[in-house]
Formats: sequence, C-alpha cells, structure tokens
Amino acid sequence: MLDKANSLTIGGLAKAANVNVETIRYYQRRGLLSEPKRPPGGIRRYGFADIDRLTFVKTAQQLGFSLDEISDLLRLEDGTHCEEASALAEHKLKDVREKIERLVKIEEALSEMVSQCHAQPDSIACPLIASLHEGDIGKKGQRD
Amino acid sequence: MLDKANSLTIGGLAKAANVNVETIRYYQRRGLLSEPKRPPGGIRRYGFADIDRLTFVKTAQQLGFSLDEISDLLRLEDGTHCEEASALAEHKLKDVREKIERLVKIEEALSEMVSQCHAQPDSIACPLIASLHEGDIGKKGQRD
DNA sequence: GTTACTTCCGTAGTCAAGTACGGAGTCAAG
DNA sequence: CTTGACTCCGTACTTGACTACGGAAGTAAC
Ligand SMILES: [Zn+2]
Ligand SMILES: [Zn+2]
Ligand SMILES: [Zn+2]
Ligand SMILES: [Zn+2]
Repeated sequence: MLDKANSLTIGGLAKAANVNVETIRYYQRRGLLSEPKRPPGGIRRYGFADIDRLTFVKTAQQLGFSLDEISDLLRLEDGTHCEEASALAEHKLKDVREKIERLVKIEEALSEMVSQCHAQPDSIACPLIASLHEGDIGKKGQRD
Repeated sequence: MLDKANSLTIGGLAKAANVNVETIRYYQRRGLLSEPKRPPGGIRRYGFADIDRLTFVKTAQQLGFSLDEISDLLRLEDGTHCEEASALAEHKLKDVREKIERLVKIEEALSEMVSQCHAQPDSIACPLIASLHEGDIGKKGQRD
C-alpha cells in the first residue's frame, strides 16, 4: 500500500477512476474510502489502491448493490468470509433473474402490441391502446 | 370500467393494491391515477380499474421504469393517436430491450462470480470479491 | 348523538446518492 | 510574488419517490 506512486491529488484520482471529486469526498464520509493522512499544511495524495477501491464500489453498484451493501462487501474483504459474500451475491443474482423474467414478459407484451398496431393502420380504434385497456401486463409475481 | 363495485375507499384501495394511502394520493398528484369525482360533501370511491392501474405502476416500477416513464406508458391508454401510441410503445420497447441486455450481462457476471466462489472453498481470497476489483463489468454502452 | 376511525388537502419531512457552493489554504508557472 | 488552478471542509441544495403531519369534515358503531 505504500506505493512510490501515491502521487495523485483528489482531482487526479477522480479522473483516474472516472468519478466526481465530490463523490470521492462523499464516499470518504460514508466510510467507503479512507482519507490518507494529510502532511502538515499540505494536501492528500492517493494511489492505485484508491483507484482499485473506487472501481470496486462502482462495479458493485452496477451490479445493483446499494452503498450500504457495498460496505458489507468491503468488510468481507479479508477473504475469510466466502460464505457471506456468496450469500449476498446469490441474493442479488436471484433479484436480477426475477427482473429479467418480468422484463421479458413486458417486452413480449409491448412487441405484440406494436405489431398489432402496425397490422391495422386504418382501423378506428388502435389495437395497441385497446390491449392496454385490458391491463394484463404483469398481473402476477409482485414481490422482491 | 364502470363497475358496480366501485366501492372501495382510498384506504380499501390501498390495502387491496398493497400500497400506502399517501402513495395513492401522490400518484394522483403526479397524474398517474385519476381522482374519481367526489359526491357533494362525501368521499371518493375506487374500484377494480384503480387496483389494476396501481398494480401496473408498481410492476413497471419494479422493472426499472421511473414514474415519468410510466406516465408515458399510461398515456398510451388515454386516446393518443395510433401513430403516437406506437411510436411511444416502440421507444419503450427499445428501452426494455436495452434493459434486458444490461441485466443479462449483470446476471452472467454475478453467476460467474458465485460459481467461482463455490469452486474454491479453501482459497485464501474469495474470488467473488477479487472479481469486483477488476471492474470489467459494463465497461461500455452504459447509457439510457 | 357521541366517540373513534377515515378522508381530504396542503405542506413539510425523509432517504439515497450524490452535486454544488463559498471561503480559506496550497501549489506550480511565469 | 502574483496569478490561476486546485484542495479542503462544512454546509446546503438536488432529484426521485415517497411518507408524515395537522386540522377540518365525513362516516360507522354503539
Ligand atoms: Zn463473517
Ligand atoms: Zn468466495
Ligand atoms: Zn395503433
Ligand atoms: Zn428512452
């Protein structure tokens, strides 16, 4: 962790990790990223470890983890908590699969509607609109 | 739509649709749900159509649509012309397909991580956590 | 016909995840 | 040694989606 290359200012880190400076400071306040000591009367420097951690946070976030959940993941970093980490990930995986299932149903409904609509360009009532009146999209499986 | 059974008070509707009363009122303010006329000096009554609409909103929401987008979806119901309706529906369809794509990538990444984790019960570092450090998920095409 | 819930309505507060602002201090170039 | 850019820090604002609050009026049970 004591890289020769702990040479980035917060702005450089922000650029390197492709996040806003304020986001870094926010993560520090949330305890997701530690603040390097500040040399007396100077400014903080950051290094690869910080880029790595920001990457971790952003990646996990794209996987649908909240910042709180990411805190949990970060506390499991020592690798001795494989069980807990995978339980967390498996829960997310289940959520994601449910979302996909529902989206596929909507996709089918929408594309059906669109093609019905195109099939009847001159009808008085739009079949797309008519089918929405039936309200049969996503009738079941309302849980998280 | 003109059910004999328009007998629910807002509280009953809330219970039936499994949402908070305040959420219903909020949706009314946002125009996602219409307010039935109030009989002079009386209270509003709701029916199945309202339950359906709330269900639709909640389902679409779980699929990742914002309330604004849901407004768009719902406006397809409100007598827009065929052209506009199908344009909207096609746009949404594209959105849905993009969402599915992104979620499938996430799903693959997560399930890969989980199986790596299970494959190495005795490793020192959890490969699931290790892979979060690599940040190679969704490197491109993250847009909406 | 009094009491205890509800409804109605407007306004205000909450929560997550940032983003912006303002003033003071620091640093690198010219 | 002055300028201009950047850092630091605290506080405040933002957005989306609610949730709560307070007081007046409606309604139901006894
Ligand atoms: Zn543990
Ligand atoms: Zn593991
Ligand atoms: Zn049509
Ligand atoms: Zn779109």
